[in-house]
Amino acid sequence: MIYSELHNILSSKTIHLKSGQYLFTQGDSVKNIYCVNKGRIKLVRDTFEGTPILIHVAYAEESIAEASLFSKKYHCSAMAGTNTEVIVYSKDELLKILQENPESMMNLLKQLTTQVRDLRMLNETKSIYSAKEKVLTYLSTEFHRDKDSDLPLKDIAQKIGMAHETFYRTLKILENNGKIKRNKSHIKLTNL
Amino acid sequence: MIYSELHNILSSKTIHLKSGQYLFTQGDSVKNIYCVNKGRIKLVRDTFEGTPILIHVAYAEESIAEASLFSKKYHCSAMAGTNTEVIVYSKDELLKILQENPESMMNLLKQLTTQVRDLRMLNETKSIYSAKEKVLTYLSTEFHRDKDSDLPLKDIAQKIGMAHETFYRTLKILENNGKIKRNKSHIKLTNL
DNA sequence: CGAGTCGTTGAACGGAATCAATCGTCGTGG
DNA sequence: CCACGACGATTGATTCCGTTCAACGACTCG
Repeated sequence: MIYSELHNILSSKTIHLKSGQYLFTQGDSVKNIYCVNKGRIKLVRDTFEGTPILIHVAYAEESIAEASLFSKKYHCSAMAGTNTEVIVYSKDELLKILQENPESMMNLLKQLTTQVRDLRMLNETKSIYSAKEKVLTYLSTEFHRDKDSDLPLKDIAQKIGMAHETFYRTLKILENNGKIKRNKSHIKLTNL
Repeated sequence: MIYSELHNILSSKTIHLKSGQYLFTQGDSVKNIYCVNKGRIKLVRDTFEGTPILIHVAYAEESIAEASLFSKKYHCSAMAGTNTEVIVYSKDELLKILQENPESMMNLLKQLTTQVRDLRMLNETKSIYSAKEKVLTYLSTEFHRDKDSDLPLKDIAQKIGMAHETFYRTLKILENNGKIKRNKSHIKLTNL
C-alpha cells in the first residue's frame, strides 16, 4: 500500500465496514486518509443536477482521498461496496511526518508518479473499442500485475470498462484462439 | 504547468518538434523531464507482440515522463502528434532542487494528487456507455475546466473515448434538448 | 493557392450492452 | 449443521446505438 513504509512510524487503526456503509460523506472535514485493506470502496460525487456519479472504485492496497491531503473537505463520498476493511491514518500526522522526512515524501512522490502512469495506461486501454484488443492490451500491460491477480473477473471487466458478460465471452474466444491460457480465474498470455 | 513555480529556479529550454518527430525513444536514458507547451505529444509503447500501443496523449500544460523521474530508461516513446513545443528540464537538476526544497516537493505532491483525482474521474467518465450521459458527465466535472476549454472538439471526443462523429451528434442532440448551450466551440451546461 | 485538418452530416453495419436464466460457492444466521 | 440468500461465473437471445466509412464545406497555415 501507499504508506507501507510509514506504517511503523504512523499510528493507524483498522476499521470494518459492512456493504453499503459510509466511510465519509461529501463535505465532511478531512481528518483522515485511508487505505483499503480488503474489499472495495466506491467513491461517489453528488452533482448539482442530482444524479450522483461514480468517481472511482478503490480495491485492496489502494489509498483513497490522497487528493484530500491538501483540501479541507472531502469532495466526494466513500461507501463500502462490500464488506470492507480499511486502515485509517491521521491526515495531520501524515503531513507532519512527510514534512519532517524528505525521503518519505520523495517515496510518496515516486508512488504517485507510477500511479499516474498506470492510470494513463488504463485510460487508454479503455479507449479501445474492440473487446478482444482491449482485453489483450490489458493483459499485456504491467499495471495490473500482482495487484489485479486476485480480483474477481467481474471487477476486472468493470475496471477496463466493459460488461462482464462480454469479458467472459471474450476470454473464451481468446482461449479458443490459443492467445491466452487460464486455470480457474488466473489468466496468462501465451506468447512469451 | 506542473513545474511552474520552479520555473525561475530551474534552467529550462524550449524545443520545437514537427508532427511525427520523436522527443525520445523507448529505452533511452532518462536525462530530461518535459512539459508540453503547445500541441500534443503521443506516448507509445512498443510491446513484445509487435503492435505498439498508445499510452497517453499529453496536451498543453501537461508534463510527461514524471514517472521517469525515478527510472533510468524511458519505458515508452514520445512523438509529436502535430507541430509541438515542449519545455525541457534536466532530470538531475529537478531531483536535486526537490530534495533541497521540501516545500516545492510538497507542492509537486499536491499537483500529482489532483492529477490522480482527475485521471480517476476521467476514467469513470470513460466507463459510461451512453454517449449522452458520458458527455453530460464530462461537462459537469471540473477536471476539464480551463484546461480543455481550448481543445478542439475532436480531441475532447478522443479524451472521453468516443468517435468524434458521435461527439458532434451528441452535442447537437443535447443542444436541441436545451441541456447545453454553445457558441462556436465553447460549450456550457444550461442548468446552474 | 493548395494541403491539411476540423467540423458536420449521411448511411449502414456490426458488435457490445442488455435482459434473462442457470449453476456453483461461500458466508451467515437460525 | 444445514438452509437460505448473495454473489460470481457462464451462456443464450435480442436489440440498439455507437463505430465506421464516406463525402463535403470552411478555415488556417505555409
